[in-house]
Amino acid sequence: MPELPDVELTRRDLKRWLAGALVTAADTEDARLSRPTSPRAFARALIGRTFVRVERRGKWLRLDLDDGGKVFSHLGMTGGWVRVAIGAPVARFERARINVVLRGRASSVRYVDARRFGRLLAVREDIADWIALGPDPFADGIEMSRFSEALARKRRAVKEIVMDQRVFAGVGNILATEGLWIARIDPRSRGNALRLPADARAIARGLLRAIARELADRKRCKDGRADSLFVYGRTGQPCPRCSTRLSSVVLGGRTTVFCRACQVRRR
DNA sequence: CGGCATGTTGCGCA
DNA sequence: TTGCGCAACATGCC
Repeated sequence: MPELPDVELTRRDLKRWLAGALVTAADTEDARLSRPTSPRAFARALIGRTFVRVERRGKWLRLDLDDGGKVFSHLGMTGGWVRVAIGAPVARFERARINVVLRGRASSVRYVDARRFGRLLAVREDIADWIALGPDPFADGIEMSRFSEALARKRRAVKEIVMDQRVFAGVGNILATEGLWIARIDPRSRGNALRLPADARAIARGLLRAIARELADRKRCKDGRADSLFVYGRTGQPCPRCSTRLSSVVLGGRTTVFCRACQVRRR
């Protein structure tokens, strides 16, 4: 499910389903999901309240309640929200449910998450994870001087820098891999070895294009990844640009696909 | 059966 | 104090 584009589409769904809706029932029995708060706190905070808006920063969602309460949702690796009829059977991997009434119509909004790496918290204040997030490239755009400085300052691989949620909120393994391929920059290049600001600009453009492309693609085919990715998951296949066999390395513990021939490595 | 997975966190060590 | 590498989390799927 979850990188910036998926989470943005989820935000739009939740906004349609929940903004202005009154909560009639709320449940989760999954303590893992709601840590460090409790499942009981979740129900108590929601029932009788009305959602006023649905925000997103990076991969985090925040649902604001009319009494100032906030519900934070992170989809982890396999999380997602679905809407079903009230009384519909428990969805596969269902971990939480919120029943609502919106403009006289009742529905049930459910959180599903096979691996349970996601989070679902009902709190009164913004959580530290949310506050620590850097700019969201889709919502806020990319401030070039800031990005360029962040790159120049670090000697880690550019792929790891770009995936740091304090640098860009919402960029994950797929977007970083695709964005760097579009930018023609080798993901192993160290930040402080890049040619700035030219490389920073190329990477920023690459990331924005990767986000726009994923967004359009995911909108088209709701489930299952359409085959729109240039290189992610295609190790050994020909590079779509120059036909060289795509390579892969592990950076920051994550598989990274790239083209040795047309992505330039700065040293 | 083995290996891999879109994310985050915490630990040990340099 | 900072940074890095890696295992762990829990489960599905190929």
